[in-house]
Amino acid sequence: MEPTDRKRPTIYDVAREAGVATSTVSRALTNPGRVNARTRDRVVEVAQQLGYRTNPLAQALPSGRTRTVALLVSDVTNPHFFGIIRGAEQQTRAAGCTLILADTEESPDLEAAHIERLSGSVDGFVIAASRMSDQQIGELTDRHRLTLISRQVTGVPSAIVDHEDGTRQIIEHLASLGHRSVVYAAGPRRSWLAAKRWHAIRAVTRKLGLSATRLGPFPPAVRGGAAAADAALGQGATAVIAHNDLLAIGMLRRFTDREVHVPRDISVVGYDDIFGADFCSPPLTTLAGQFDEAGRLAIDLLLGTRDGTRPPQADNQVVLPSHLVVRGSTGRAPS
Amino acid sequence: MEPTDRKRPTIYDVAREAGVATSTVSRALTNPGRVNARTRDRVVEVAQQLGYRTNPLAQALPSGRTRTVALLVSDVTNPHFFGIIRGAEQQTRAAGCTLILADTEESPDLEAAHIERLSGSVDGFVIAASRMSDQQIGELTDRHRLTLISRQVTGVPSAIVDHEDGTRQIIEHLASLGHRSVVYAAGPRRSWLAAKRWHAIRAVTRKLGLSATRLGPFPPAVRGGAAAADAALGQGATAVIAHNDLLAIGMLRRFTDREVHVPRDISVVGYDDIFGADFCSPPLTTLAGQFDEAGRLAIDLLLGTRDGTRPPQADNQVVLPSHLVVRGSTGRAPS
DNA sequence: CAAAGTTTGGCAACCGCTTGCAGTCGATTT
DNA sequence: AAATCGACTGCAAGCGGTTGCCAAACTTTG
Repeated sequence: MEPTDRKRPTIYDVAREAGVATSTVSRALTNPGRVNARTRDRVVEVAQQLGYRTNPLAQALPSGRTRTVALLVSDVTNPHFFGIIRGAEQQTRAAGCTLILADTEESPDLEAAHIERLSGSVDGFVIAASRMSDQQIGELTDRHRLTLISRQVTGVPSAIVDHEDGTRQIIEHLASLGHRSVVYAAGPRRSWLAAKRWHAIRAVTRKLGLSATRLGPFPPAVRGGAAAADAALGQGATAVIAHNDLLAIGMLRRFTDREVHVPRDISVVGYDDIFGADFCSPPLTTLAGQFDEAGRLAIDLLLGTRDGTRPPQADNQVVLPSHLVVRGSTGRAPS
Repeated sequence: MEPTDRKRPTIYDVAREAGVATSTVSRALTNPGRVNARTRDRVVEVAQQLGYRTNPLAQALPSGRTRTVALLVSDVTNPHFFGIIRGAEQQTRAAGCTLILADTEESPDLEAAHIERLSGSVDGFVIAASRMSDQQIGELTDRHRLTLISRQVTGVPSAIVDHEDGTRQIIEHLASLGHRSVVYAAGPRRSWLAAKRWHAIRAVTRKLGLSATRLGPFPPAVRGGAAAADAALGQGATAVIAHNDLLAIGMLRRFTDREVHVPRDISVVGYDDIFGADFCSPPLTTLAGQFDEAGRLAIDLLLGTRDGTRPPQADNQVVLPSHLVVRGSTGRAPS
């Protein structure tokens, strides 16, 4: 006894029962203005009573609209993406659509493969922290609806959390604590964010007369922290900005193991304010942003369902504000 | 200039180009044995060179197989589900299928609604930590393919992490540290796991001659920790077992705020060994299980793609082993 | 009251792929 | 050499909706 769906009623059943043509049923259900109110009511009632549910596949085939969108993230287990996933999920649901989740494992090829595979079964893609090149993304945009999170490419809609102003906040915070130089523990070579963050760090430090050094790249995960921490100590750093909170937390652990005291001996700052940043030891000073909002926005941009309350940005590239959350991992520079 | 997919080649294009009927193309591509090797090679070659990609929707419509499965989790932002999501994602991909992710927000109604909505666009459902009643689940099984994670219902395939043996490990650990009584900070009333865990705690404590008290229910999230911690202190507990790590971490924070020292004054144990359990303060003693494996297994069970290496369990209810990870949050009972 | 203009609703052709059925043709059996 | 048999492959009918086009019915207008 295979547990298969029983025969579900189709528009044919509804049409027969209501004494109209299938086209009328179809219109009554999807294009209410096109059919007489009385007929429509009857159709709707019959449909209701038969327990009719429109078959999304059959609907998608001729219309081409699948009411489904795909979200590609570079690592589903990275807490950074939780907010994004949740926001995207909520907004997708709110739009009456369905979310497909795919893990790209930090690989541009896998990103492309997923898009290729899903093309045709989704109306569009949201890519978070894409590892593809600007050119690749540009080419994809010609053939698919596409929006980006934490990445900007000319001509492609996107939602990012402000990294320039955020980095300024970080550096000023460190400068005010007396730090004269900072070390950046960089993320993956492919990472657009890593490049941007380093760029911003350089710009701000220069303006404030601090010096900046880049180390890495390191894998943006807790396991990358040990090497990053050791490298930072090797530099004699007093303050280190990690590419993200995972890396920062990994560094904190390494410092603890090596009996380097944070923040007395060295200050640590992360990006993203992920789950755990507030209860690691010491709690992490980090740049927070509304990533769930970024997820929601990316879906809105993709589906064209943005509410009018938000002023339209040029080129549909939305920049969300960020703010520094100061916790225990930063302190006065050692003298 | 709408960025829409260009006209993709169809089997008609391939058929014309290869000089065969569409049915032959279809068979050559999906049912290789049914067609002559030479013809097949030519079809495949033409398809390849035209860049033909089968349209999954059109394929699913007549066949009924969507090659898509849905994963329902009660809270996408709960790190506990990361492993499950990742495992399910991997295995789905390995089977050449696509994963749809839905958040049920701890609501049985939303679970049912999602299933209703997705029915027809997926081949089956995996429900993690379902909040539905046994009866509801039983009824759904009649109409849909369905497997469960962290939940057992007679006649429904499932993958769970051993809670009975795991709970025994927890209690024995506490007993060996001199604790004579334990408090269980319970999860949601609807949670099957919460009931099972309490049941196991009772059974084991009784056998070892300890006493056990249940408090709660508490929301299984960090924010539930404060109330749980206060309640535990009110009981004069020396050891508390939290429903899950989130709750445990929330309790740890509350104890810190109230200057109750863990583990000197009170020991805390969690379940799941989530991200963060190893770097909270103090690091959390918790019951670990292979949840990614549970995710993979649930997909295998659903799709019938289980490799033969694992001996078949009765009723397809797989129980994965669990093991206690002892960290800093448990210690000798105060005298 | 006829002519012209609106609605309504039915017909039928797809959307791209699967599959039961039947016809073709060379090979094997008797 | 005729009959039988398989292996292939093509035909065509769906799968469950959508939608352009057209005719019928109903309104409005002169």
